[in-house]
Amino acid sequence: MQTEIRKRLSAEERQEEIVRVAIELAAERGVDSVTTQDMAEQMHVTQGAIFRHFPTKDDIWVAAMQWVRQRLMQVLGKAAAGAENPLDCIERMFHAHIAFIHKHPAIPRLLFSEHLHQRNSKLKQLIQEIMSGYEAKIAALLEEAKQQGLAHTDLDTKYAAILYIGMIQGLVMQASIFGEKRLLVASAAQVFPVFLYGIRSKKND
Amino acid sequence: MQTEIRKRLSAEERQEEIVRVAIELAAERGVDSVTTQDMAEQMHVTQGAIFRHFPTKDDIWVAAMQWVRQRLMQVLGKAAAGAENPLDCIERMFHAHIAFIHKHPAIPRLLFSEHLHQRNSKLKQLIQEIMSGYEAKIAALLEEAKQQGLAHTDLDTKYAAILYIGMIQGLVMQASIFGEKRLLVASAAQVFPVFLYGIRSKKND
DNA sequence: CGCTTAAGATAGTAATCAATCACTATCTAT
DNA sequence: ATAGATAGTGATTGATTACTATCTTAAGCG
Repeated sequence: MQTEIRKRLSAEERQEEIVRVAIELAAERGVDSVTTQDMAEQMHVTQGAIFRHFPTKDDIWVAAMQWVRQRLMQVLGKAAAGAENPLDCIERMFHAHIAFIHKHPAIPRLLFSEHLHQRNSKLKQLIQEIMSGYEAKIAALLEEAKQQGLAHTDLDTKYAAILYIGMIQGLVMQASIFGEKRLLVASAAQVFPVFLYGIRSKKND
Repeated sequence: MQTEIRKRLSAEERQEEIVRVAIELAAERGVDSVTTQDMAEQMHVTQGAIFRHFPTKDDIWVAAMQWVRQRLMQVLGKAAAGAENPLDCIERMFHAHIAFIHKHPAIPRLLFSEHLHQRNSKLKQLIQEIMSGYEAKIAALLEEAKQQGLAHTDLDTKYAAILYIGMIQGLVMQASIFGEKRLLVASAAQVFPVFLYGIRSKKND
């Protein structure tokens, strides 16, 4: 006689658990190879139960991405809080961002999932929003830095911001491809100064 | 009466066609959603016929990536040939690389395919080789530039090379996510100077 | 021409997976 | 206590898919 301890959760609790489990599994195996069956097994529930809480599987990934966004914004906000100046702010946000991705291996998986790059995907739209906002924020900080004489005057802030985001994405991709052979956090720490050097004002050096 | 014009190709020709068709379809729909059935239809052959020429579907993608590598190396070599100095060489290679990716939309799709990010994938190994070699080449050119006084003396050439590759990957990812809203070639042309500014020697400015 | 061989056709198989749905167990409010 | 609400079950379905065994026929060669 196997006494299955089955708890009956509220819809809200179960939804959160589904998202949490989906992210957990995606971190190990990649988004596209996580099935609803896998999720169900992980939380000791039947596969059909999943669809009481999400109309489609895709909606689970959208919810996962929303969770990531909410947490990322929190982390970036905290990092920005202690900054002394705009360039310091960017540097703190950069390292906080890298540390966050390092802590959540599901993020690269979400970024590289086919869903994201498909047409008309909700995920794609969500990422577009996140990236656009982020880019604008970085560009604004660079503009500030310029006005304070911290960045050189002929800096193209918009494309410097694109380079900033590209740097993060490139580092994440290389870490994903090289695996343990190239540590994300360590590489990031070495690459950032190269980026920063191209931004900084050279007058006072 | 349907007069099907069916030509019987040699194994070599058919293999090449399979790879070509696979790349074509991947460009439109993404690697992971291209089925062997799709390929077969595209070349007016039954699905089973594919497996006379490739033992597994994965091997088709490996062959596709090898084709890409071969072509990319050719393009980069040609770009490097006309360079006046190491920095100019990097710049020419950069634009040639971006143009090449722009010409072959399947490349981003290959980069973002789940296969690539899976454990022990042949594709992954292949990309690792390509990237390692590329990075070494860029680092060597930067080292040369340093010795010629074109790059500043405290440049960390290894991590500048990583930034260079990351810049390309980031630009590709952003172009993929933003679609037509952000043109790859145009963005790349604007971002490169920001990168270059951080590399160049400032003495003679 | 006739023979060989290899490309391709035909017709599968087994597995996977998202989604559905009728039904049941459990919780909650009255 | 009981009725309504709802989380979860269990079984199934239909579509998809990589891959295969066997048969057919076109191409190339002596």
